[in-house]
Amino acid sequence: MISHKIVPNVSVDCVIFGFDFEKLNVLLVDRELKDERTGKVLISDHTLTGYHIYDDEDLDTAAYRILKELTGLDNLFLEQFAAFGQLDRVSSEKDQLWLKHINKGFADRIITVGYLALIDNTQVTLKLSEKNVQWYPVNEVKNMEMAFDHKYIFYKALEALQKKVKVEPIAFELLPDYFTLSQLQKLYEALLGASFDKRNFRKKISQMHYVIPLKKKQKGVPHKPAQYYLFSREVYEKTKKNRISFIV
Amino acid sequence: MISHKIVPNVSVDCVIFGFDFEKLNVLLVDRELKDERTGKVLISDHTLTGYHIYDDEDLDTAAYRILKELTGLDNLFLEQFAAFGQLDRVSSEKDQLWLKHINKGFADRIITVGYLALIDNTQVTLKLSEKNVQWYPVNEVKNMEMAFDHKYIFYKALEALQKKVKVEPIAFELLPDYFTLSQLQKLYEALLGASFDKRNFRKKISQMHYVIPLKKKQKGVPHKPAQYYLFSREVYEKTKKNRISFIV
DNA sequence: GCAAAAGTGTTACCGGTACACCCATGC
DNA sequence: GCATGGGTGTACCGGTAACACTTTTGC
Repeated sequence: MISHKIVPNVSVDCVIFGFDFEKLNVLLVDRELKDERTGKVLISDHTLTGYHIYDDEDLDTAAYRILKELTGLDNLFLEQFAAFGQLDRVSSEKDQLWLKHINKGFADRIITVGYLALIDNTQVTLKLSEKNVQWYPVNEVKNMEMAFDHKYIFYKALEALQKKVKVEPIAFELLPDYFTLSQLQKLYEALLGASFDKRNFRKKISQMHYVIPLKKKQKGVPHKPAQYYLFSREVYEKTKKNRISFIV
Repeated sequence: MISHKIVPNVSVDCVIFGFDFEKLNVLLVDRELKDERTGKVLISDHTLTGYHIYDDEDLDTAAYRILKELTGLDNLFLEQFAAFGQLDRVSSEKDQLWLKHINKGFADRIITVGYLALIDNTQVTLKLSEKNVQWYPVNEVKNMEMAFDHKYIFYKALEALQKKVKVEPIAFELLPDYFTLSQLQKLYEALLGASFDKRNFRKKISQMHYVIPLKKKQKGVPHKPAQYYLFSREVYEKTKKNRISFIV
């Protein structure tokens, strides 16, 4: 393996969202530091999944690399949403302690580029078992202790996601290839913190010709089995209309 | 004056848009390099207005600084829109020549954070006369020679602006404090590359209660004088409704 | 047969679009 | 008085919102 040189002042951090058919989740790293002699826990909190970029890779490439290392998946939805460079983003006491501990000689002025990733939660959960990484419900993040400015970055990512989901068909990235309309509705409700009328929701979806009903139906459920649907990006790209008007 | 240390791998670039009541413009630096002996022009093109960040300033602060140095104005609309870190963004032959010439010892791997700035064009034009900086119509950029990846960054900024203007009341940042509805309409048409029906446009605006008619009217124009209007951010913030629905 | 979620239609209202003429001013 | 842009109303259409019952399955 080639050893890479890192770019000292730049990192990427990925905010990875997942959906388990019930609620929206985020993938976080459990960070723990114990005193070597006493065993006393000095730090116990959470970080986003990020790392420095190498001097021979693009920002996007770095983000994909981190994601691949973590989940084993590629071809995920991944998109930059902001850069963060506050002077004090790494300067809290515990974060300084941590940086000293890992001792990789990172600069103390680090600009990080935030990436938003969307994953079908159910696919990934298994592969995480060995790493100190797990899904946490988005709603619980507010009560969690987090490293650096990662809580701030997380909320900016959530904001960006909520904004984007209203005007682009990216919600589908959080669902498996086949899904039911109820699952889709639950997802939109979880994303937007709203609730929709079932009939109106379905009417709306039926106008999106890129959400295509399959022959397949649910099996083994103790109620009327639901129809499965498929999202076709191809049909979406072909049929999307350019809105020229504005709403403010 | 204190001498600052720069962060070697990070810069900001501002894409500054202005509107002259006719068309959308962008503020660009004229870059020229002549051979010292022969006087032959080696480089003659344009750059965005950007610079490295100092190690004691935030990204936003750096962008404000650059803007202030250039236009003499602060309190401008300024917002990050993306970060750029392609490996080859600085590696073209003429850009290498240029970097060697200015010889500031910059790293050759530079990640830049793009900022979008909106200015009332008419206010600024005067102050630029001494600098090698001027307004260029947005429509002409496609035919212009530009440094580094600045053309790419410019188009990304334009895209971001067009997207944003559809859902947030930022167009007003490009107009003076008082403006007529025709000016506003022309602005939206220039921004979105569309044209609107006058009556429908005015109906739409009249529903935006944060666009407030003044007592003042135009004077000295050879036609019926137009009413002046004012944008009130305060009223906007108070009355804006949170759209919970989605359109894709 | 009962619990649980799937699926389906109608009406009322509002915002968007299309369209043509008179008005106030400077010269 | 004429050229120039300012300003106004109405009719149709399509999308959004509110609302309740029947269907299919597993147990």
